[in-house]
Amino acid sequence: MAEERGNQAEGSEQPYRRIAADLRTAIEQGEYRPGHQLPSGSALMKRYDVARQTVQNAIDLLRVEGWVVSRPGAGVFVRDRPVVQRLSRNRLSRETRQAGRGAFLADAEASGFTPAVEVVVRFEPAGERIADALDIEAGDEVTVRQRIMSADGQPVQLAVSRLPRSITAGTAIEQDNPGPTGIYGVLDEAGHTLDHFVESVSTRPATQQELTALRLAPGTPVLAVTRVAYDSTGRPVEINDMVLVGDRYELVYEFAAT
Amino acid sequence: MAEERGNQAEGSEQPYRRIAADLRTAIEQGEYRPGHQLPSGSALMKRYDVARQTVQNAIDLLRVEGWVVSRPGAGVFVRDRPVVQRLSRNRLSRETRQAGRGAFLADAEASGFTPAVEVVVRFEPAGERIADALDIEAGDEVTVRQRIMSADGQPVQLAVSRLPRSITAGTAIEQDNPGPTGIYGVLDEAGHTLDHFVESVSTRPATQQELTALRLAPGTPVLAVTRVAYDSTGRPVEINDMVLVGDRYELVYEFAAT
DNA sequence: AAGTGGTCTAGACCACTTG
DNA sequence: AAGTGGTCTAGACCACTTG
Repeated sequence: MAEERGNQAEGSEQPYRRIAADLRTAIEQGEYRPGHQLPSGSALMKRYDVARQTVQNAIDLLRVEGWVVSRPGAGVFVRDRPVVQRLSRNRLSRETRQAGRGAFLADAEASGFTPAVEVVVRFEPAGERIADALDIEAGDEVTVRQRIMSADGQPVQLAVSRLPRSITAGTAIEQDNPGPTGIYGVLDEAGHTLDHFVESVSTRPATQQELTALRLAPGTPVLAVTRVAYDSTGRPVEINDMVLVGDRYELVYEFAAT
Repeated sequence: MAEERGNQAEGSEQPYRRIAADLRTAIEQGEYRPGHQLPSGSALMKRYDVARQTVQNAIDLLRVEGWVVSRPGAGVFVRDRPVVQRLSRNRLSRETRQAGRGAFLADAEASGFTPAVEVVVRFEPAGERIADALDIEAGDEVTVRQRIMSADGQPVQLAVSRLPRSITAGTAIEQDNPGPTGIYGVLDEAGHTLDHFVESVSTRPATQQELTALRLAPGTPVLAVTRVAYDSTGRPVEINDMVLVGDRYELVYEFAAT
């Protein structure tokens, strides 16, 4: 049937934890290098004299810890640490904007990868959170610019930007392509010169939708960044909800010790 | 033996994914509320006519997605969304510092929980990363202040602060308690008036050590924040590596659109 | 064709919590 | 004492990748 030694549930350390610890140590010490393959499930079953599920549990643990990725049919591989993008937020300056490039495209060029951006524009009534942030009434119409940014074909960032339609009406912001100065340039021309930004940064596991859109494994952490832009009258003109793949980004903020 | 219907590996959707999706939907729709218990493993086995392991796989998925927590022996519970701390970074002003409170204690008071801080001070030679950041030679001695911050008994933050020993020698920074003005106050008195900070924010799954120190489940994302403090001569005087439990913190930065 | 990771079944046992 | 989540075994089959 299905025992022979039953199990122990917690003698000293569970078998799967010990196997994971062994592999983790081997990776840390460079025995298995980034991109290289771990021993196969069958090999590990023999080496440790355990059942398939026990090996699987060990691999699952290493996966949520971010050490390995699985390619079914091929093997389990030590994760290639992707190139991290350092995003200097304070550099979101008017000069850069007027130079006429979206921040993402500019960063892409600097980092040497091929960028792509998909845009969808739509209109919707503001929900409570959006209305609060933009200082409008819930139900007021907002322009929604939804973007997926890719680097070398791999989606790395989602951004949903919302602006009061009372501001965007009749401007290129309501088109897929807002023109060479980007939406901040258009806002500037429309008399809404930007004054400052407030960004909130948090982290959480990616949702189902984000996993699909960004082609990630369950449990991958994302950075959730919400940026509100204020014009020189102190009026909030945009709220941008961004989701960044955790291991691809580092955000850098510089601020005075007043 | 062990088949009877074999399985299908991918007919349309794996059983465990379907079970997880059902439970996720039920949680989203408020059928199971935060803090409340999900149906037991046995109940789910009967309801879906599946093996124990299949139910376990579904629960494991919901756990890495952050929907539930398990308490072995008791049950699986919808996660209580903890109170999120909004940390306004730019408020790390000299006035606050001179008012004589660590940022953590001040935040704790504002949020109404009971704070506790454990400190260990030690000395070590600077590694390459630290030497680079502090503009000293690798091997030069640094003062290390290692802290664990707790809120209502639950550890929520780790911080390892390193300063050149050439700066801290003979000051209270080398003691567990640096006095009422905190280490920034002591630096000020020692002629190193702070000018600005640079913070890098990234996210990743917690490491083994962090899981233990912060009492977290595997795969929980953390915010890794590295802050470098510069004095008025432009000299870096401190590098502080902080690890914040992901779902407890939100970092807020405000900056000018220059 | 051979090998791989992933999923599944049926059954077992453990430490733990709950009433 | 009864119930719970977690882990384990032994064996099966699947879709997929690799040479």
